[in-house]
Amino acid sequence: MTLQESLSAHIKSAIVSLFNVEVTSFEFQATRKEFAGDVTLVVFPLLKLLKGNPASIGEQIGDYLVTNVSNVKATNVVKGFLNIEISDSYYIESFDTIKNEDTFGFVAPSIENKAVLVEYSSPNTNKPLHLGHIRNNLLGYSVAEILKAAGKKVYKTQIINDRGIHISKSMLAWEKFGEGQTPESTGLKGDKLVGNYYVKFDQEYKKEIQDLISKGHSEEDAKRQAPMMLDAQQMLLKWEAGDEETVALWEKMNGWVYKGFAETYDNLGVDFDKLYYESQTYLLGKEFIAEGLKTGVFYKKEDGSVWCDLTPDGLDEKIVLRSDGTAVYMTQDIGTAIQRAKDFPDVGGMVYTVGNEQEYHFKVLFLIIQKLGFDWAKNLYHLSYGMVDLPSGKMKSREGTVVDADDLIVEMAVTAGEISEELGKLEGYSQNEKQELYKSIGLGALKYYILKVDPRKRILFDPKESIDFQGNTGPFIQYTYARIQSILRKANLVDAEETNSKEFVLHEKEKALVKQIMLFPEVIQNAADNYSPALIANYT
RNA sequence: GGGCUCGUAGCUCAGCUGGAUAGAGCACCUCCCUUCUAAGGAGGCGGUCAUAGGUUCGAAUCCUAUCGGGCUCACCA
Repeated sequence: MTLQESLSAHIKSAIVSLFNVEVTSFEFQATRKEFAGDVTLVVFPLLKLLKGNPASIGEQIGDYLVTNVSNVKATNVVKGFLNIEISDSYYIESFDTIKNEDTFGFVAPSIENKAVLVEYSSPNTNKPLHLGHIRNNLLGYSVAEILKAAGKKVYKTQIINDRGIHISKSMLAWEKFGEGQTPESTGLKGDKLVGNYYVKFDQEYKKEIQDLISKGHSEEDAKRQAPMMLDAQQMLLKWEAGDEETVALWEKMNGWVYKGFAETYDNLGVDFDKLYYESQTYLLGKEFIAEGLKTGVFYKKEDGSVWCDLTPDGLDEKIVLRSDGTAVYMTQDIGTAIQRAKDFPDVGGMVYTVGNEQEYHFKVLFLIIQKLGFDWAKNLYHLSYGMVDLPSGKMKSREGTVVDADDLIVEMAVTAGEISEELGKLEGYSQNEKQELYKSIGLGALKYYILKVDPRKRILFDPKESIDFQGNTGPFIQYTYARIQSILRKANLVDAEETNSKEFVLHEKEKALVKQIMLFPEVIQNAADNYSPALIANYT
């Protein structure tokens, strides 16, 4: 039982015995530091049920608590706030419990909890991961871990967009200009190599457009007729037809990219339980369109295209199958979601970590899946997040203003190293130990910098500031952790060697943090709930 | 134009299921390294919580409108 629960129970009986009224829930908050006390009961909400003046009600409850509850040392009332001072023995006892509990803060997994599938990252395979993917990965991975800590079984997944015109462009450029280059021959990471050819495609394509325009074509026309573009489209058709040579090239280049991605994920510290590939899912979904047509979820227009009418739900009509019978994005996503539910029968909800530009798409997707009648459909959640901006503006891959994920991770570690060297903190450490440390400090700084801002908001990524190690930063938390470890180490030594144990003084912030965690353990649960599909059910 | 979303200190952000004098860090100013790691600590300066109404005993928080930024409304993905 948490302190809050036991206080609630006592306050409840206090009110029964004082006013003969049954109140079931109370509002607590951490006591502001300028007042004496640890937890504060807000009396105002009680006024609806109890008549009287808040201060006197507070005083009466306070007196009751002091005389009847051993953990309550003292109370005081300021206006409608009953400040409660908790006895030191409570802290010492609970600290003792926490110390011996290695799963403190974690909810034990339970079989009744349905599993949650968390999708994140889901990159295209034509270019390397960048800062935007880092935000995506950190959010998705964190939410997965929070859900785990809240006792849920979690499957981490992603769908790799491995087919389509984008990869055809890289393939074409490599074929034309690559001269057989490989990651081995160039020493480049595979995703970087493939990304270079994507850029090469764009350059050559632009040249062709200029050329055509100078020959009198309109810009629009030139874009459509440029040989590079026609060739890329041709290549996509060949791929779809299963042309052996094309498929072999596609497999080879995607293989390079996967190796590169794996390295980046490893450096970032994220992982996946199951991977989905668009090349295997892009044809899924049509059967459910047929199904939905029968049940009246969808309807067919004269030209043969299939639509879902969402106007009763305040949205538009949405196409789910082209007039030529081929799938659109929505079709695939419907199919993939259902496929996943089949692959993981214990899944009761899914979280999609995808940028906020796709909010409308997911709103529609979730609604359609609900209409199709799947029971897990009400627990679908789009973990939407804002863009990452640079001080110079938006990141644009074509303009080369993208912050590369690998480069950034390295740069953070290098800076961590420079600062550490300058401060002379690491004398006596081996070269390897130092590198390890720089990596974890740099990465910690990056992760905290990204995760501390509300996912909905755009992030202004200032490289200089992200590497700042003072104040509200990852390294500060790491530093505090190191200090706590040091205290525990020395406390143990002191215990063993002398009876007169030394007194260690926590700083105000550390005290506040410890109190917060001890008194309000539900913050962890709340964090989980905020991203949990369960909450979204009421939300929509 | 419709929908969604953001606007809090000079800067970057917390706080938003309504509760005490709106909090941190950065920057700026004053102190503190024979006391657990100074990547730190103690304190100071700095706010019309975009604006205007409304609901309430009480509003940064809820509602409405307005202004400003972003996203989105494809037989693209």
